[in-house]
Amino acid sequence: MARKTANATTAVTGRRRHAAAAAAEGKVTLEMVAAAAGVSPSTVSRILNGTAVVSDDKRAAVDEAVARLGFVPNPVARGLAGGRTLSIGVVTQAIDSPFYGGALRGIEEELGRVGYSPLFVSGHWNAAHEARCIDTLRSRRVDGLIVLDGRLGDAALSAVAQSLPVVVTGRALKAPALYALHFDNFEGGRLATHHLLSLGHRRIAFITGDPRHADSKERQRGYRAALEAAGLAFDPALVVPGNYTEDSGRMAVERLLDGRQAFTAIFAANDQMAFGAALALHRRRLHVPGDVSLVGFDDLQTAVYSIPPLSTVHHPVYGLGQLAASAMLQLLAGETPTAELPAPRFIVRESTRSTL
Amino acid sequence: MARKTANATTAVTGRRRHAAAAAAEGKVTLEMVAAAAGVSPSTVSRILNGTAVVSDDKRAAVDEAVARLGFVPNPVARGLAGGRTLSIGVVTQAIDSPFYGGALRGIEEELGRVGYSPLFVSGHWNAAHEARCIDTLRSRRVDGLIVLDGRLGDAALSAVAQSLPVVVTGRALKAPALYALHFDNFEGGRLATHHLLSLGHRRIAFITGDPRHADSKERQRGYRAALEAAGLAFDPALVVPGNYTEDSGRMAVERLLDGRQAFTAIFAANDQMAFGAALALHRRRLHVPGDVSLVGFDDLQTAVYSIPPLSTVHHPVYGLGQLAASAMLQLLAGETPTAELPAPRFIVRESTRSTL
DNA sequence: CTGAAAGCGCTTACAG
DNA sequence: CTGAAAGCGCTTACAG
Repeated sequence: MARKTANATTAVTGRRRHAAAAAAEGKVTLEMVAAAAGVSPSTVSRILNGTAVVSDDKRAAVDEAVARLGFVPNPVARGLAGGRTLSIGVVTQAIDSPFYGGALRGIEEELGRVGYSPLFVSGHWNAAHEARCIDTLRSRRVDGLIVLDGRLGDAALSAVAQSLPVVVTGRALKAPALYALHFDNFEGGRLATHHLLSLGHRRIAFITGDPRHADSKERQRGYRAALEAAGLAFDPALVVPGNYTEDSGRMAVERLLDGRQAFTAIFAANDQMAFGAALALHRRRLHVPGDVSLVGFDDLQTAVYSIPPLSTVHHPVYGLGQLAASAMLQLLAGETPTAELPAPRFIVRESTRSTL
Repeated sequence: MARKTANATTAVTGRRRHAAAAAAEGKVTLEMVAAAAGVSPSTVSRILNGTAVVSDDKRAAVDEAVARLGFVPNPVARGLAGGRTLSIGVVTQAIDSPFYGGALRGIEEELGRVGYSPLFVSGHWNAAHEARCIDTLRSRRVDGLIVLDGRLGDAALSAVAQSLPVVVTGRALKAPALYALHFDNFEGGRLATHHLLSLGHRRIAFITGDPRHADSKERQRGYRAALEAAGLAFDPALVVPGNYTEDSGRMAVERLLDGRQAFTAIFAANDQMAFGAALALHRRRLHVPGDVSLVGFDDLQTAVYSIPPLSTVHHPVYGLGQLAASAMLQLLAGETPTAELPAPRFIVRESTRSTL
């Protein structure tokens, strides 16, 4: 039926449509280009893929035919025949994550530049679900896999990399055909804490992230390292658990306040928890930064417009997306990626104040 | 080469891997299932697709073989042969849009339920770029197209629908094989304004959205209608232009303040502008809602955690995504979708106060 | 109800 | 350097 419909459409409007429109609907095939250029389909394919040396005149004839007919190779057929689909599977935890959004955009743009398309799936912070997503992606014959902060174990991921190039973020992992892009969360945590210390704060509460996250532990280590470097004792009573959601940030502050802990500043392990913390403080009539200084981590787009604008550690998610995509492209080209993420920077805005 | 590698892998590890893993890598083909079940590939295909009546015993044999081998049909081959790829193109304006994120999630979940995958692309608020995205999507043989608030003209979209089922949001459009899902922005605008009026506000400023957006104009009409229903004259001096970004909201308020307009409340045509407005007010030492009441539109996830939590019109984006996806599925099944979006609701939080 | 065969649009050994 | 041919894994008229 699909075939019949297609023919009918062509019969009715075929002559009047120009090449570009026809190509968009995939009517122009490589075979037609070959016929128009007077060469075999094999030759057209080889020219298109740069797969072999071809005489100049044939190349010229083919180039001309491609342009005139507006030929666009069909990625589906390409995928079946050659095993390359020009698509890259991207597993993120939630397609609407405020944190990863920028990374997805970076991936989309970098990949699009060379004709690749991302296939986004959401793992929902669940290893089993993530494994299923990866299966789906493989069945769709993606050429590679980018895993943003996946929940799958290192071993499972390395196994996947045996048959598919993989780029991962959020973990340090070495394996063939796998490239890990790691952000220095320890340094970021240190920086945030150091900023508060430099302002004279001594009682700095820390709201932890999801303990299953490697990031979370590193940020906390940074917090502790900064404290100790300043000669302050680490006080467990100032550390309250969170799970990276706004609500957990709000509850953490309530717990802190209800526990009558003395503190003049709060370092939340991510911006979302900092927003929740800010709301809790607001509800208790505590002013940021007048009464309490507050810093976050990530530098979400919304951090600039929170009230007051949040001082935080900049996490270059957009750049991370771009780098992940270009590392993947390098892997696909048989090269060894070397790109590294830039070092963390602390962004001073309006949520902190000196104790003096 | 791809072929050789695959064989090598099979030779080395073939026997030890169980069916599920093998299927994930696409090693099990329909032909193998046919052989195992003692029927022809055609029959397997027909059973899988429910394309014809098949005797019970063959069906049982095939079902068993499919389960035992862990067969998963290859969508790529399916796409080439049958014209169905089980994938739906989704054009959004930005993959990381805080507004559309929820819709993307709704689409992903609803589609995933029946084995379809979304292919997300970003149109970047540009008709030409959007057209190119649609071409890419077609060359990838998507079975249908969901266009979230596209910038392409109605005529172009209807043309696309001649060869591909289309679901659009954000516009009222009738065409064959095209379904438009429309949110009542007029009513939403009316509701928001009415809330402010019911609190006693009489001088209500309005920050407009992007004028090229149909939504924007409807929300403004709602504002005006509510004013007039309350017997108040529409005052153009209270209407300031914005473009749906936070920054435009901030600047709008500055303009209002610098113009020395008297007002006690602000209705921003979306939440993002309301956040910008809140920041501008905060900078001018004006308190929300003490000095100025503020309402937004959309009910972004972040509205709950803004300070103070923003009263706003709930726009059911997640449900919109779900409905768009299921309408697409219905279109694909030859049915006529009838789903409608729920009516707007106003959510009272903490950013408004009575003038009494 | 079911099979053999052709075809979807490419790619890639295999032979010149 | 270039073609003819087989094949990727399915689907679907076409014949029983």
